[in-house]
Amino acid sequence: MVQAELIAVLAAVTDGDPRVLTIDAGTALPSGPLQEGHRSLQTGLRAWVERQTHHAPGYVEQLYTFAGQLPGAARSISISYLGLSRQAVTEYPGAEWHSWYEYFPWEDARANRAAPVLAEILPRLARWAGDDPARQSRVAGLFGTGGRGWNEELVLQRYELLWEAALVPEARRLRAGEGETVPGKEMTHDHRRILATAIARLRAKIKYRPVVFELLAHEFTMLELQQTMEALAGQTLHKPNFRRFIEQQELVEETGKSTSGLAGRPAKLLRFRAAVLEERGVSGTKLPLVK
Amino acid sequence: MVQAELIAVLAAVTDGDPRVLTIDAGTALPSGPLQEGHRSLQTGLRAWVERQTHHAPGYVEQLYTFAGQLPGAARSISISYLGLSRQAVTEYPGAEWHSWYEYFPWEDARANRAAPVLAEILPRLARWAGDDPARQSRVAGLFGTGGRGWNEELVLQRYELLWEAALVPEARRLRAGEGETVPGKEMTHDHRRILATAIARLRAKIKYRPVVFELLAHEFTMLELQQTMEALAGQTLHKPNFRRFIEQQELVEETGKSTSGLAGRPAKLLRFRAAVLEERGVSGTKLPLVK
DNA sequence: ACAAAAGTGTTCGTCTTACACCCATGC
DNA sequence: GCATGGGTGTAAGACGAACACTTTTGT
Repeated sequence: MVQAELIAVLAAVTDGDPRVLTIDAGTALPSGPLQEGHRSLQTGLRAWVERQTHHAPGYVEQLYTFAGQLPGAARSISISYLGLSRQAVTEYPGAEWHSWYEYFPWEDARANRAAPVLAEILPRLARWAGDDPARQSRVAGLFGTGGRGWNEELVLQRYELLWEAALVPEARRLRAGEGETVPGKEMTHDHRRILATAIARLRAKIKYRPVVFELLAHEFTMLELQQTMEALAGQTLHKPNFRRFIEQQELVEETGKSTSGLAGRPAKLLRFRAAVLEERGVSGTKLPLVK
Repeated sequence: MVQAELIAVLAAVTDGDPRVLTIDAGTALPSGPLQEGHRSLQTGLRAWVERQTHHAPGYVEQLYTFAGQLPGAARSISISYLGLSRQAVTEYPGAEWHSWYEYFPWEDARANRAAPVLAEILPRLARWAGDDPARQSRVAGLFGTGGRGWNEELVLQRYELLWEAALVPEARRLRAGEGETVPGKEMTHDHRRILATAIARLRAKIKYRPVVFELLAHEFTMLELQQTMEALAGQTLHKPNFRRFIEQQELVEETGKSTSGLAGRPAKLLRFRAAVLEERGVSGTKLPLVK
C-alpha cells in the first residue's frame, strides 16, 4: 500500500518565452495525492491543478512514474504529467508562471543566449571529467563541444550530468560537493528533474505531432507559430524553410483575415487544420517497406 | 492509499515470430504488487517476472500507468513495462511464450497473413460504422482501407476500435454486444490492451533507436536482423534497401566470420556497434534550423 | 548447371538546405 | 524612401524507392 502522488508540468508560451506553472514562489510544481473522488488519474491531476492554481490545462499527457520515499517508512508513487495551456496569465495568489530558462538557463540556444552560462558550466564540467575519456566524451556529446552539434532534446541527460557532477543544489542535499553550483533556479524534491523530462518530451514531440497548436490562440500568424516553436526548441529556425515545413505537412489553413497596424507587411492569419488529426496515420515510416 | 501493481510485457523473437511471456496458459502477463523489499519500480518488476517465469529481462522500459479498481472499494495503480529478451525458451511450468499474433492476428501484415482475419473483421466494422461518416473514416484510417495505407504503429488504436465496436470478448464483459467476436486470443483484465501498447511502442521505437539488438544473439546475419525487424513491424521489408538502411546508420560491424552449411552464399556475421549508443545525440532534427 | 541467398550499381524522384530575391505595409 | 516583416524561386545535394544485376556457396 502506497501513496499515489500526481504531479503536473503545465506549459504555456508568452512573449516568446516558454513558461511553467508553479506554486510556492516558483519552487514546486502543482501536485497532490490521488483521492477517492477522482474518477481517473487525469481527472485527479486536473482537480489538483485547478485547486492550487485556478488554471485548467487543455491537452494533457502522461510523462513518467517513479517511486519515492515519504518521510517515515511509507512509500510513494509519483505519476507526472505534461499539460499544455494557451495562456500564461496569473490571477491566483501563489500560482506563478516562470520561464523554463530560469531553471535551465543553458537550454536556451536562441541567438547564443546560453553562451554566458555555458562559459561558466563547461570549465566546471571539464574539471569534473578530468582525464577520464568516458566522462569527457559524455560532456562533449551532451553539450555539443568539440565539433559535435547541440541536440536540444537531451534536456534530461544534461540535467542528470550536472547532478552527477554535483553542480546543482539538489545533488548537494544528498552528496556534498565542492565549489559553487551552476546558475539555474532550484526546485523541491525532484521537481526540476520532472520539468526537464517534460521539456525533453515536448521538444521531441513538436517535431512529429501537431501539439504546438495547443499553445497558440485559435488564429495566429506564421511568425507566431515559428516563434512558439523556437521558444520550445530553444533554437532559432530558418524562416522561409520553416514556412515550407509547415505548409508541406498541410497543418494550417488560411482564415482569410490578416494582421494590420504593425510594422511590415500584414501577415495572413492561419488556423490549425483539425482534419489532420484524423488523416494522420501516414506519419513516419522510415523502414524500407517492400512494394 | 492504493495498491501499486507492476505488469510486464516481456518480448522476444524466435523463428521469425515475436513472442510475449505469459502465465496462466497465455491469458495473463506476469505481474505483482510493489513490495517493501523492492528498491525501485524496475527492481520490483524484475523480481516478479523472475519469480513467476524464471526469466530475466535484459532491457526494460516503462510503458504507461493507469488507475484501476480492485474487488471491493480499494483502488489500484498499474504500472506497465516493456522488456526485451534474447531467448524465447520455456522451462518453467506455468510460463509460456505466445506469439503476438495469437492475440492480434490482424496485425501481421507480412505476406498477407492477416488477409483472412481482415476479411472477417472489415465487414463487421462496416456494419458497426453504418452510415456514420466519422466512424467510416476512422475504420478506413486505422485499417488502411479505401486507398489509405496500413500504418503498423496504430496497434492500440485498432484494438480500441474493436473494443468500442464490442467485437472483442473483453468489451462484452462490461457491455453486451450482438453476434460473434473477432478472432484473437483474449486476456484477463486489460492485459491485452497493455500488450497492444507494448507492441505499438516497440514498432515505433525500432525505427529510431537501436533496440532490436536486445532481441538478437550477439552475432547475427543481415537476414536475421531483417527478419527480426519484419517480425516486430509485421511488414516485409525490401532486402537491398534494408541493408543500406542499416549500413547508413553504422549500427553494425563485421565480425570477420561467416555462416556456412546453409543454402546459398554464406552471410557475414555482424555484431552491434555499441559505440553508437554514445555517439547518438545526432538523432533526428527535422526542424529547419538556421545556420 | 542450378537454386538459393548475399550483396552491388544505378536511376529517378522527392525532400532538405541554403541563398537570393521580390512584395506590401507603416512612418 | 526606407525599414520591417511577409512571402516566393530556385539550384545543389542528400535521401528513398525501385529495378536490374553480379557474386558465392551447396547440391
